[in-house]
Amino acid sequence: MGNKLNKAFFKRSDVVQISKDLIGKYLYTKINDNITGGIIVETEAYCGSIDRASHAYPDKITPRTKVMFAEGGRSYVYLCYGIHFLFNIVTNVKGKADAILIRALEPTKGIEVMKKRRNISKSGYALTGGPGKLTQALGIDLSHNSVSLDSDLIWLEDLNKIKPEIVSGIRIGVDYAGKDALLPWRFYMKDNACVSRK
DNA sequence: ATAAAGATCATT
DNA sequence: ATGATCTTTATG
Repeated sequence: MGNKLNKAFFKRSDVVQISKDLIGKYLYTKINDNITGGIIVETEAYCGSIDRASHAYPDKITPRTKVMFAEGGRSYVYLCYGIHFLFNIVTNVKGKADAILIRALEPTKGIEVMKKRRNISKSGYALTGGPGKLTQALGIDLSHNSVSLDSDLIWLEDLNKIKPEIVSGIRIGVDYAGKDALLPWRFYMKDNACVSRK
């Protein structure tokens, strides 16, 4: 058992800093009594007030974005391209619509269960090396939107095992965001094989 | 009421 | 490169 990340970790105001801090932390789900998870190796920061790439820009409250305005420490899950569920972590205090997209994991726990969910025989990059892949592997769908990350359903841990070297770059798939598409708000663990879009 | 776009992935 | 596939949002 490691240190579960608490609300204070997610309530901090700097979503970019939290995105970096998440690299090397562990993300778990317990669904149908199966614990599955892995090491976070890639994240992207989204800031609802100033960032055109955010669904909540410019502080726009809709049925979908409502959860991003909640207090940090909840999930934001949505359907992307009609096919994939993407998992985000809401950060900052109530009223500030910041969120972090979890883009890739290095699988460590419940690997056989995750392979079955994805209907593949390989682990590593093929299993959780992308934002749509990892939600399928972890069993996350729309029913897991707005879940508290204090819960026993989805949570994060700091096992203090990893001192990652972190690389930053431009976010993926946000060309529509104009100049904000150039913000270096994607972070990943250097040389990790599970990072998406190698 | 309708249309357009989309924080992706697997296959060709 | 392309197709799959469907919710969300604004009416482009």
